[in-house]
Amino acid sequence: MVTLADVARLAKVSTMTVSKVLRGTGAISDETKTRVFEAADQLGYVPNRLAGSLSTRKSMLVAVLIPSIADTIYAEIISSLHGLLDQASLSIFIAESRMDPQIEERQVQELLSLRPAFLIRSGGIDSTKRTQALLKRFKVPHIQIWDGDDPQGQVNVGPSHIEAGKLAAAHFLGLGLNRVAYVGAETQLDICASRRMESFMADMNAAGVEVSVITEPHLPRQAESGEILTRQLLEGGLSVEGIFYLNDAMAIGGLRTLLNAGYRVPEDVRVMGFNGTSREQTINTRLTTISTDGRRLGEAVAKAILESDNGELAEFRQLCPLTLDLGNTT
Amino acid sequence: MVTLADVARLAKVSTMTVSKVLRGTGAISDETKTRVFEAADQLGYVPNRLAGSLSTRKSMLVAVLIPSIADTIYAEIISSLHGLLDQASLSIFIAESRMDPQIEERQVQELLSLRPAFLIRSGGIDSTKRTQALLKRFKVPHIQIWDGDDPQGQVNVGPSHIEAGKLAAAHFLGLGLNRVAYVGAETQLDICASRRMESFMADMNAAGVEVSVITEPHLPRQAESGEILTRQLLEGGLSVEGIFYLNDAMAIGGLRTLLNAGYRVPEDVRVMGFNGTSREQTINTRLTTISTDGRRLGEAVAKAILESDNGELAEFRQLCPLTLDLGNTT
DNA sequence: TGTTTATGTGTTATCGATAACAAGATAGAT
DNA sequence: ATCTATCTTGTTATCGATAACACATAAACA
Repeated sequence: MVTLADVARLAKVSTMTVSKVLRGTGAISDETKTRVFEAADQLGYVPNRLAGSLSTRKSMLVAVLIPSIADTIYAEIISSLHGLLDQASLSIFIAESRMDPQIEERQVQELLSLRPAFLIRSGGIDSTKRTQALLKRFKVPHIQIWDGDDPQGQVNVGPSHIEAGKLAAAHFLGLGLNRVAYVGAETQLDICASRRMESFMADMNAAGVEVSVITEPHLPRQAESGEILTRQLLEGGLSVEGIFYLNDAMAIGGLRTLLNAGYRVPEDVRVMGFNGTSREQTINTRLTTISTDGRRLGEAVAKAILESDNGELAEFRQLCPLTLDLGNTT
Repeated sequence: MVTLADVARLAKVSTMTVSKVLRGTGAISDETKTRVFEAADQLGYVPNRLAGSLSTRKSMLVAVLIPSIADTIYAEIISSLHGLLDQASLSIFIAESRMDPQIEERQVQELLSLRPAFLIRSGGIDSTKRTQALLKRFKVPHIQIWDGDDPQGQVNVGPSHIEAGKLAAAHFLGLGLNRVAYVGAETQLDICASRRMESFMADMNAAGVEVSVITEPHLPRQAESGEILTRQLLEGGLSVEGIFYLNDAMAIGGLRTLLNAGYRVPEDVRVMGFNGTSREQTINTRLTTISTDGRRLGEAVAKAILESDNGELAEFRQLCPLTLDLGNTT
């Protein structure tokens, strides 16, 4: 492995000089500079940032902790983040919490052991006491995303899920629906989804509309679960005029079940999702959904990081706008 | 920041003893062990793995370099990888090459500067000479994914895109089509897609069927591009009986355009995609596509890593099976 | 000529951990 | 009682870089 010392030896200078040349700090004569550059190039030297970070006590690492990378909305956020942070040579490393506080605790430890310069964490899960204590003690600049309703960390960027539930309710009420359902999964873990459900129910109830809740704590938030739960709903003999699903994937599954069972959408039942992740993938049936722009969210986070003063984040909260994407299912 | 020394001080032992206790190496009396554990716990000590890695000269980092995290197929691979590597306390950090050799070169440098234990890299792009030289010089255990046709690195896991093209051709030929088109984007960068196209064309041509190629080097591989290029195809007055798209997203866009223009699918035109990323998201129109299982691919890679002998990968190649997912668009 | 001021370059200590070895304490063997 | 073996703990050097400072050398000024 090529080290600074190897380059120094070849260029016949000290390691310190090489270090200065390669980072562009200090005053170095042009002649030495070229000698050093040539030596580094010839040896294919790539600095060891682990050592560098240890020495300077600043890391170039940005830790990202989210429920799942396979969830399109988070993948979008990370992708946009990476594009922007890359300019500053910040590296991103990721971990999945799967919405589980215990797993989250372990992941936070793993992430902190790399001494990241920033920790980006998806909110909306009920972190353990130890997790909270760790985060407080380490006082890593902490950015919470996704949960705009319960700001934590110096920076918070995300949509209000309470607002999302209200939007859904307003939409259904505007259509004059009288009997509706909410279909979800992994209920006790996902606080954001709970908030959507609760504010949806509250507003519906306030207007005199009852909401049937169909949830199953252990099903994943996928299309298949949407199918299963919707089948349950139909078998239960409940006839509803509208269904608000936890997310787009489940809504798609629900749609499949409804259409297969001979229901017409939206004539017989209206269907609404959340997140807008199906937008790109649908053809004639365009799901009505409520969404927020993941790439824009990523940009806001990147901005906060890039504008941080020597690693110190300025306090910043931003509620990401939600839009009701009208499809043809409501 | 709490260090080993802090823990040692509180437990009234040397740093070495603390290090041994926390890693479970060496012979330590039970009494000291509990004292150390208590001290560590009380201080909320989290080891600094940067320092640890520097000292042991082994890192716990796995670098992943892919075209885009927002591309569902890669997100799936990473998610499955993370789940398995986590057991071994291996951290994953990611970088996007956007299919650009120059960007890839820069990303490889960034990644190598973190001295990863393994480098997982998506093949199918034409790496620069410097990139290749770097990878060779560093001799990081190198795993190539996604491109099964041109194995590089000690481990190679991915589908054969030549085979995919052949599958597509066989399917269209089996349907008796006589005039078909291939629609793609970013052509000169994506070698895997090129291979699919070329083997598709070769087999079609061999059977006497001509293939119209509609591509645009600078369009992204999205639904919208599928719309644009399909519109171009229609405006060109070309009447084809089948279209093979670069991926599912573009095929979906193409489907939208075709249906809007009054074409019936599959009666007038057959449509086929690649990757299967739309499967979860479609409702009545189920796209015929060719796919490989991303999670399984991730598992194979994780297995190779976990079974590596002290960081040394055993040579291993695996062609991931491709399946033709018959929908109702062909 | 002697002193100051730039301008380059090198020394030393340090970051937080671990490897390798050294050493003190205790117990058992002779 | 002496010696060796075992068990436990501590010392020192090191990983690859950088911060802070020290030291040459040459130019600039009185």
